[in-house]
Amino acid sequence: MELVEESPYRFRIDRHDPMRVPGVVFASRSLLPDAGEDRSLEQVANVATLPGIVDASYAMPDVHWGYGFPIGGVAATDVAHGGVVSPGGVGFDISCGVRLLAADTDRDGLRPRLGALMDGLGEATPRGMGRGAVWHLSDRAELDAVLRGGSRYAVERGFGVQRDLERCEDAGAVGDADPARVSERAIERGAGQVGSLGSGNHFLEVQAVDEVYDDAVATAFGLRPGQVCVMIHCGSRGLGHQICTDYVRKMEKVMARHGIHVPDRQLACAPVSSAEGRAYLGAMAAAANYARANRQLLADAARRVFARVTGSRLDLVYDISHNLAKIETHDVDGAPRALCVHRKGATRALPPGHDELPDDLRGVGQPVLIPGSMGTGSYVLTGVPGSPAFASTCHGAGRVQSRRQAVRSERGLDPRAQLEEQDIAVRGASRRGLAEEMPAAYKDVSAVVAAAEGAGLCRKVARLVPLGVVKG
DNA sequence: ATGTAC
Repeated sequence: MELVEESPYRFRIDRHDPMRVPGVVFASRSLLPDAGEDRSLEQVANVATLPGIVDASYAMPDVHWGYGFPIGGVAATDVAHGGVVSPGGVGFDISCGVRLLAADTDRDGLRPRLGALMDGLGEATPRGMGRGAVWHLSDRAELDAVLRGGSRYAVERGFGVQRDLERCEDAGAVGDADPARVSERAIERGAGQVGSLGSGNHFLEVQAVDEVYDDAVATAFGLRPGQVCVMIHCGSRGLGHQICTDYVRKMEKVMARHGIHVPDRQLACAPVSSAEGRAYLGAMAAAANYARANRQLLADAARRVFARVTGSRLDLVYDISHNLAKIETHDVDGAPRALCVHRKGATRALPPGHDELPDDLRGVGQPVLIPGSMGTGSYVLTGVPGSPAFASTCHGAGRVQSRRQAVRSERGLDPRAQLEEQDIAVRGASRRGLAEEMPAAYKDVSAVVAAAEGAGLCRKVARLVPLGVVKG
């Protein structure tokens, strides 16, 4: 794959048939994927062949290999000109995302109670493959309410406060959710998992604000140096996974009928305006709301533990997804167009002044929440005016080792002991699960964030360091 | 990521 260096943080893959647009990779040279081990840049070029794609097929600095589309990929298609939607452009964990809450206590004050707090959070956070949840919904009507209402429904039921919704993307629920487009099997898988963390790279962490890069913006976000925070990273569990599986199969079958040919079967897609495209978007929106309700319930459980153990309150900073497709209006060649923006392992980053921001954030921009690899630190960023890639930035550190490789390189070592040596308390977490998520398996999140900032995709606001982690 | 394969 030939890359042309356009600027220190921007590389181009020139358009060649059957690409419709070029590929653009935002990264430093050292962050570029190793072509021998990771074929994600070929995936960037493959995505550029999709019908209706505009501008370019973009990759963020944390890009790595994924199903069809790369993880860390952004692609927008023109709805009115045959633009497609692809489940692989969203990913299996639909609306996987991050929620950050800020405590009214500082790390030094928390220290004597950290062990008890972590014990409480470990007990209160359902986690792991399959297994329990805060809610078990046997009633289809109630699950439909979750699929339509997201965080809003959880708050209506008393699991949160009204202010939470002002600090959620889309005020807590995306419109156009269509539970009737969700299969019975997906419903069955989701019914017992509302309010559960899952496994893999999902986590709940107690963190502290270690460094602030922009005082005014951090203050507007409700963050100050030394402050204790809770970060929750999770998604739509088996429900989103099943929806992705269902619609990849459906679209594989009808693609040819729509006259669509793609270089990789995993790019299965359908026009946004087709019956299949609309059905997927309706089901995807339902999964997006499920994921938001999931994070709302876990946040409520964490609040109760915080109040009991520390007497401290937790205020929502923001809740943002990094696996989603959205119909958004963007200028293309100087004219506004309705685009289907796929962000897979990429985070929306609205600039100051954007009308979708709540009043108290409109002057500073959207909080962008970047979970680092386990035990290394996370970032809070904000959007910048005039950024490329449809107001998107990175989503995390980005894997460099497969799960299998990561387990192999941890053989003979004790991942839990390594974390505890760094004064990071661990609750839950299987040995294998920890080994898969050790920092050696990931890029350096600080380098990823520096490249994203250097590329003009976002701006750094604060860095958070972990004090304790709950994992599946 | 995921009842780590229907």
